[in-house]
Amino acid sequence: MTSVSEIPDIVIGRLPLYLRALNQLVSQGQTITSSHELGQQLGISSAQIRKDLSHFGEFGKQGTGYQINHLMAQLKQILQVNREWSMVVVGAGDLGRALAHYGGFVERGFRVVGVFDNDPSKIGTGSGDLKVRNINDMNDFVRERAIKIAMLAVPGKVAQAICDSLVDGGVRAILNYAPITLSVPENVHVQYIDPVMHLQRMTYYLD
Amino acid sequence: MTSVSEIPDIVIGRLPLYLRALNQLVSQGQTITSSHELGQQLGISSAQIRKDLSHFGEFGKQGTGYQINHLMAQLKQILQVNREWSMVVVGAGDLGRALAHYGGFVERGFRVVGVFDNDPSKIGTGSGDLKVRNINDMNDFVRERAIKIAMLAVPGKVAQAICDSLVDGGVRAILNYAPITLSVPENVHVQYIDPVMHLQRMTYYLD
DNA sequence: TAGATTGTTAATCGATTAACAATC
DNA sequence: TAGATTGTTAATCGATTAACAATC
Repeated sequence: MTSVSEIPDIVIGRLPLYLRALNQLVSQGQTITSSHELGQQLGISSAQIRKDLSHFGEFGKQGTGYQINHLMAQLKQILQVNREWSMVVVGAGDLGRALAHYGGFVERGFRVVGVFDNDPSKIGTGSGDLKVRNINDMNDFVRERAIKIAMLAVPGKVAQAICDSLVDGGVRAILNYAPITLSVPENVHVQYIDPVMHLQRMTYYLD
Repeated sequence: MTSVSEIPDIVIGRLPLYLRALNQLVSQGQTITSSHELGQQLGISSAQIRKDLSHFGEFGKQGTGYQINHLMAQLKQILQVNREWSMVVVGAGDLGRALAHYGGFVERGFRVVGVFDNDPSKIGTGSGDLKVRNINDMNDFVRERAIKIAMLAVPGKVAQAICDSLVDGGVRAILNYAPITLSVPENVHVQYIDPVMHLQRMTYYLD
């Protein structure tokens, strides 16, 4: 009966989309928008946007619309991204290194503070927070620093074992790039990024 | 009234998931499975799997289940991934290079045959198909080779312009890594991969 | 055969949309 | 004020699930 837990996951999933669209409007110099305009930009109905937002409060003004700054601040608070999150990257192959270097994370409040691998030829390469660490130190590292978010860029075969160790160390959110379904406790969240699945979804529609 | 166009997109989106799960079962040495087992592995109801498959035909046997090889072949045919697709990567930064080198694509029927950038210091680096080409040659390249799929790993500011050029050259499916909503004609498909959006969706659930 | 599992129908569930009073 | 847009209700739409006859 707690009101928070009743909000459909599909609604939560759209909030980051709204945030991104608002960002784009701000960068175009706008300060006010409407559910209609936002919907146009995203290919979503204005009614759906108003309905989604109404789960959390009243953020607009009749006749006027939404103050973009205000709405963004509210969405960030709801999603808990009005702060900086520390993350670790596991796997220092091409993908792991690209993730570690990707500037888009820190811009939007996510900082990579550790990179791990089990390959001795990789350990010690890089500099600063991105110097590759021994995977044997990973569990202690996330526990001591209370890190809650990890990105997995390792081969499928070892993904589950690494996942288990991360969860044991206190990690509660995993962004998984391995093409494998992970099994985790109920209070741990996993999101999957598998580019091949996106490609396969599109080839269906090609002649 | 064409039966193909009536299949919900949400169903198409689950087929690659089924394919991936079947792959995993094969690698464990299994040759037969059931909707129940598949559902267990994916966290989906067995009824949904049977319903989804029934849009395309009858692939199982009462009392027995599904011959994995047969079902995989059927799914690949439906998704049109029973062939090799050529793709281009646009953007040769960290992400673009990681995509170009990623072995998971060719393993699953997608081959990167061209990488493009506008930075003179990058053009000419790399070797073979992965030698970075001048972006000015991109439009001709995709047209001449009839390439239908592109992956976009460029800054948001230039993403739309590059997208337009790709579409003009005949590209019909775009996997977009830029955190920007692209506008494309109706017969062009876009899938978005924005890791930050996945992260933001998970932070909502963290304490 | 007895047990198991499919494909499909009908019922349920939940999400989206249309419409509008409230009001800026 | 007149016009515009919100937040919300009720209606519609579509997706998921339960159940079961068919049958391997």
